[in-house]
Amino acid sequence: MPFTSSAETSPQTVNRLSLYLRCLRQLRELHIQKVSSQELARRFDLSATQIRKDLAQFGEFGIRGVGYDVAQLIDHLRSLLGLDRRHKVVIVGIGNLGLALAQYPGFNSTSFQVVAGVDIDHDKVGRKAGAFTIQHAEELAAVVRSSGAEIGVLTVPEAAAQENYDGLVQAGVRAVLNFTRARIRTVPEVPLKEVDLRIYLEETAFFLRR
Amino acid sequence: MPFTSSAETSPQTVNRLSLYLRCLRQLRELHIQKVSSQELARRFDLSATQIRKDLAQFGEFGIRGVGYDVAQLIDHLRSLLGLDRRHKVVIVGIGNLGLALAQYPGFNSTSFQVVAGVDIDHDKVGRKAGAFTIQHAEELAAVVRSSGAEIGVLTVPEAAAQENYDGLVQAGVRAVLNFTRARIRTVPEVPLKEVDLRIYLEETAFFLRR
DNA sequence: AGATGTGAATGAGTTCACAGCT
DNA sequence: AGCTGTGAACTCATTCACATCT
Repeated sequence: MPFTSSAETSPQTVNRLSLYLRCLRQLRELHIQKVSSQELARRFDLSATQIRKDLAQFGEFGIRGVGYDVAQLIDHLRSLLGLDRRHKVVIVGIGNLGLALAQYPGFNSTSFQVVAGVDIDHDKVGRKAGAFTIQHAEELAAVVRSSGAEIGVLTVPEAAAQENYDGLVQAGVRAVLNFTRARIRTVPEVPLKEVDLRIYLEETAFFLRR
Repeated sequence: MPFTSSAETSPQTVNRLSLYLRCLRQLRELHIQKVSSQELARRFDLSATQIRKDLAQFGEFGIRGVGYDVAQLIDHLRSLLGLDRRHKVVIVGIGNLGLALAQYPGFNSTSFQVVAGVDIDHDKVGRKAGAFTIQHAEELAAVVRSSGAEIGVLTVPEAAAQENYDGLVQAGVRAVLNFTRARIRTVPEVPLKEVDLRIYLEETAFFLRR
């Protein structure tokens, strides 16, 4: 089955592909060129079968009797995950969190770059944050157009989240990451990914009940 | 089956309980006192059956023919999730992200409070961040002991993550949130919850392949 | 009547076990 | 011999359908 070109890939699988990529990068740094699914599983505490299943649904990347070529598999995964080109990111709301994300290494890598940021606070407009100059939220549509941002990041107060998602949709971004606790009504063309940091504490707290 | 007191509750279920809590809080703000599983499902795009299944495994919280009492169910969920007391949090590494989290509303609520933060940079020691004064990383054990922190948050550079997890274990915290991309070897008594912000962008990018 | 709580049925996701290739 | 790729078996999670209670 050569390239099931994405009939349906579960979010969990995408998660794991991203994880495999991380592991493979570590191996490459150790100058390891070939790796079997078992070796990968042993080193990073994963399931060998699942690795093979996950990969096999997109093509035959391995060599029987040998394993996988690390560099080659990294390329395949980068391509599968859409990481073989750089995605431009715009941050809406430059508070503490927005500022942190603007400078976060993971948001400024080969595959991602924060190219713009807006805020409603006139005092912030014109200041540098990360690699860009903060612009006013009213300019959002123009900012997205001129910067070519594809992904919007919401780090505004909860009450302003819906209107800013709508604004990002209007402005033409293709996906949104939501760091607020607001539950947002979305349109299917612009998927929303929730990142509620508080939930991580709540899940942790569950294991702390005495 | 009254109170299966946690034989095994899947992380996914815990996730949803946390989500239900969030929805119920919204209803309470609208002064809604009773709600049925269907109503809840309709409003927040959830599954009514699943809500009932999830709740039923911990007791009989509803009234047949009527529904659930919003305020009462909030209390039950808070108790189930261990949110009925305040958990103290210590942040290790006060960079941009550590600083943002120290002041993040979700980390300073009824159930959580950032009570301390440490960094290895002597210039930062003594400065205020959120509600606490930054202390030196060498003092971690003493800081944890005197502040009574139960949850550690790792916002250090990737290379320092393992040693700081170990330090937090030594210092006596009961769980750790890891915001770095390092893969950390853990001990079972101190569970580690991964929060890799880059993964959210990668998952988003998957839906942007043309 | 109307909603919960739950066994039974279905579906999704994971693991097993091995055929097939190098 | 050794490892991938994959149908079959299995496990876990969700949904259905209804008995049960207010």
